Amino acid sequence: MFMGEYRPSIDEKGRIAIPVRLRKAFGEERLIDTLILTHGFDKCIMAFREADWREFVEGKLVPLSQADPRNRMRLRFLMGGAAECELDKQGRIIIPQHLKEYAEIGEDVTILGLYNRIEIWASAMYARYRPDGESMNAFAGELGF
Amino acid sequence: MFMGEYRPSIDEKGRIAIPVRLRKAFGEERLIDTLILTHGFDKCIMAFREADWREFVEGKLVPLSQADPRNRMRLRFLMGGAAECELDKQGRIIIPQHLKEYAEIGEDVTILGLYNRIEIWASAMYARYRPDGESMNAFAGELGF
DNA sequence: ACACAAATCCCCACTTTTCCCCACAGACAA
DNA sequence: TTGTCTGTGGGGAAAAGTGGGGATTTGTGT
Repeated sequence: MFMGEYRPSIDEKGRIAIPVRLRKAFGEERLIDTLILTHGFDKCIMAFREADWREFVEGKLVPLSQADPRNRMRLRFLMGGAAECELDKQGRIIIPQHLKEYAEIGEDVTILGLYNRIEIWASAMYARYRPDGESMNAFAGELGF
Repeated sequence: MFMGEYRPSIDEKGRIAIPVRLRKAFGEERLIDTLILTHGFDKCIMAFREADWREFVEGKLVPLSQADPRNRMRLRFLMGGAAECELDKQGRIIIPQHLKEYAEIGEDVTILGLYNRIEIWASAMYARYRPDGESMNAFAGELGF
């Protein structure tokens, strides 16, 4: 499963190296070499493995009736915003321009591993969203700690 | 499957290059060389592969009772507005005049890949329709994120 | 039927983008 | 140190996108 927080750099060509820890997250033997990137639900970019993405699309997105305008917008948001990114031989991806703009990606990025998905944030943006310990107190109760 | 957002240009002859990523969306080996264009449900143009279009027409459109005036209008909108467009040797199409007017296509276009269909928007028009992350939050809940 | 204009499409050339490949730097362990 | 593993930077080839000349086809009017 995907876990952890990473701060890789973006080089002049706009490439971001995906940490090996994440590429190995589903088995040492075969490194992940393709990710599907799309709009995230806050100002970030979500990324999935191919198989998970396909399952998500066909399970959740395709069944949505396109007669409902809201569903059309949802499909545009998630499918229209998506991009299949192959990692190069050094394990880097190039983020499409429209997603960089959406997440306001600049120099510094923060990558989060979140079980079955990855999130890519502009570090400055994540600093604003990042949960602090105080606000987690209530949640701790819900969890039964 | 079709996915992603692209912003090709329209040249002086009115030609639009269909991105190779979309042409390869159903298999590297066989590039798509024909698209069926018709009116979209918002102010855009929809495009299908030949096979999907045929399936849509025979599955959804033909069964509509022509006794109902609304169904006659729907058939005119979708079938009457349709055009079979062959891509030229460089992978470009020319959009029929009536569809360009309908979608208010000008200089800049945005193309979306949406699983089994493509949408072609005037970029300015799509900028107004484009969903933002905030309005998707409710949807995130429905999806179980 | 013929001339002319307009539209269509093939082909070539140029620019931009993408990606493969090599090299190197830093971290860590043997 | 010497090795490997990971992340970083950049040259250069190939692919994709863009623009326009010019031949062929289509349609229109005389």
